[in-house]
Amino acid sequence: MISPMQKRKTKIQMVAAIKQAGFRLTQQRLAIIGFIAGREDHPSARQILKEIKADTGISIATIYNTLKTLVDIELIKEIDFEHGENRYDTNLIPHLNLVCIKCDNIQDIDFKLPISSDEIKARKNFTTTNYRLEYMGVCARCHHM
Amino acid sequence: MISPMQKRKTKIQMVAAIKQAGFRLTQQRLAIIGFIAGREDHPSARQILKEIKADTGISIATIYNTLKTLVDIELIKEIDFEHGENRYDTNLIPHLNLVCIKCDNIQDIDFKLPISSDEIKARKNFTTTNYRLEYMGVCARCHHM
DNA sequence: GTAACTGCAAAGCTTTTGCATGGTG
DNA sequence: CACCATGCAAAAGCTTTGCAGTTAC
Repeated sequence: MISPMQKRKTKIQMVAAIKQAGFRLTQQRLAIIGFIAGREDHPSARQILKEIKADTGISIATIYNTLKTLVDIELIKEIDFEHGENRYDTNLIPHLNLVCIKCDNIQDIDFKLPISSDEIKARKNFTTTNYRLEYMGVCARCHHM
Repeated sequence: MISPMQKRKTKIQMVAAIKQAGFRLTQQRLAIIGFIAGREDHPSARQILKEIKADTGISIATIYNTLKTLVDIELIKEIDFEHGENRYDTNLIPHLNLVCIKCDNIQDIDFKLPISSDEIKARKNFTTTNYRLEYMGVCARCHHM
């Protein structure tokens, strides 16, 4: 779970995973998958709502429900955003999120995990199931403003 | 800011820093400092309220205000807790938080930063001002339950 | 004395929930 | 056609805010 092999799931893979997990393939779930699959930005539930509401008349509750389902079956990751809405990340490989405190943009940097979960297990008897690694600061674009 | 030299500020140092920053030394602020200085756990605003309310009659708004002030003058760090109350950390040296998903306990592990802020500046022109590094999982105590 | 701080309660914001309705397999 | 999922609105939970009263300097 902490080291999936593939960086991002495709829309087709997400559809298959939902069916395989025993969930129904509703129009709303399809719309959300269609919007989010392959994205490199990190949209919030409300952003997704705004973008796909015209097509589907979808509600915010359904967006949250579906995103939670996608997180549960490990197709996306949730980023608990400080003082704001959560964001959703399609990059499943452990990476560092660079969070701009001015424009709220999030970009990724690939890197080696600082400590392996095995080492933490050995040192603290702590079983790692998830991670969250962020540097906050000012992004390149916002330096000029 | 990302590499302070001293791990934890003492109560005396906190008092001095508050005065030096031009803030008043109210009884409420003293009580919060007295409670939090030197702690190695990671209390929430409500926990602090519960512990010191009897002595001071302090309100939750003042706790939040004061904690924000202490974060601003870099005497403590705020941990934006997923699906719950924020937690406050007196350890100012960059470290990894191990967050137990069963008992909500947070412990620290010291380690080397995965990427230096200089390297991020060079690679992405991103100016780092803060960081947040967490592994989530099950702690030693909760394995037996 | 006066500007900063506190306490209270209400508001704000994101996310969750309950329940009647609707659609998928 | 049974059951899961949706939509709506209200609730829940944490944090902030406005304002009148208080206190540190």
